[in-house]
Amino acid sequence: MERADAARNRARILEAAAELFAARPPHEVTMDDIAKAAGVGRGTLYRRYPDRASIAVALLDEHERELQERLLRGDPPLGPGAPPAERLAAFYAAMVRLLEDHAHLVLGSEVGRTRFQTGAYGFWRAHVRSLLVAAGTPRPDALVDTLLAPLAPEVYVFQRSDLGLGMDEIVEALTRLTRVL
Amino acid sequence: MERADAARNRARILEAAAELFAARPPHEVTMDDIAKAAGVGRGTLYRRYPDRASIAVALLDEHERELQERLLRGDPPLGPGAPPAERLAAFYAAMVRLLEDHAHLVLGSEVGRTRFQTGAYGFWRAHVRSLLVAAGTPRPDALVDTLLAPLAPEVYVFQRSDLGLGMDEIVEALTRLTRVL
DNA sequence: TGCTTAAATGGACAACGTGTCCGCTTAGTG
DNA sequence: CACTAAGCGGACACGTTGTCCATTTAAGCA
Repeated sequence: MERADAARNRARILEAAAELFAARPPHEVTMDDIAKAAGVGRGTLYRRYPDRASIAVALLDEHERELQERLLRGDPPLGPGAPPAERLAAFYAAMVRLLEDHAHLVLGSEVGRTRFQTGAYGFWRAHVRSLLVAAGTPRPDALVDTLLAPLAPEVYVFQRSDLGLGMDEIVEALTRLTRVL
Repeated sequence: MERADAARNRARILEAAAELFAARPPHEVTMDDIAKAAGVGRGTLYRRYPDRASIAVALLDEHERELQERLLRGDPPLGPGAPPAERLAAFYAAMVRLLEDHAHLVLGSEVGRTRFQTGAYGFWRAHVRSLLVAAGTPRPDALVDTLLAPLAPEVYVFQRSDLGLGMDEIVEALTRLTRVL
């Protein structure tokens, strides 16, 4: 039972933050900017979102949920039914799509160590781990994060912007990783 | 021709910074802390090192140089002479060693996008790329950063500290990646 | 509708870190 | 010893952060 004004402000904040994050690099957007753009006071903003990261996480949430749904119950090769290696390749392709569309948001959600502590990372981790297990790969725990590492947003942005690689080239390189299964 | 007092202060700064970085997380160490610990003024500190990252880079420099030297002119399998896949595995093992000893410093050198812009990353990149070329791997450029991604310090710290994996387990997982050659 | 209450608001405020600036000091040179 | 330019260091101004609390407002109830 969230109060009406609270719900309205939450929506305003997310909308304003999305625009600001799209317009300029995340670390140039201050909490004050977001509060001003949303037309709310600092206190109101901090009440819900203690830092930029939590705002970006909230914004990403729906997109991630959708992919998670397709991983669990979608059609093969993304969903259940296909061989593990193919499912991993499909997962890589889908994640690249997600990064392409929302890399700026992911970068806004405070890159670095915190990435591993989000619920989303836990989900990707569990998914890939289950694929490794299904493929009969020994000692999956050591390998999971190794296979997930190239999906770090910084890596993607570097490959895409600084190196000028295309999405397809990146997906192709990731696909080659599935040989380790 | 660096003045004697300048050289003395540079040494003091690096020594103090090394201690502080070892004692607590990098982002809790302020430039002011370093200046105070080194017994120099803010201006003196900023004259040489405009931010924490540049200090950490300077601290890492010697360790990285040593490994770079061994890659270029050391004994196989790290140095020239061994098959590319074995050299890559040896490189992984050596990097894990470096991370184990100095991860806190690497983390101090401002994690994230900047990592890719350091000279050191360029060196690792060129090395791995040459191994891919030597192995006859097609389209090496897309694959290099994919193979380098699991060596991001955040990933290593997560595997080592949060997951409790051992060095050998991580090295073993990385070694499995060399199959893509 | 009017009353009550607890949640929600927003802006002022203190604390902190950053980076710069400039008068003073000191090393190096002839 | 004197001169000069490089080096020094701390004060300062600025921007950001996170908290606090007096005021407002939504929602439930008589």
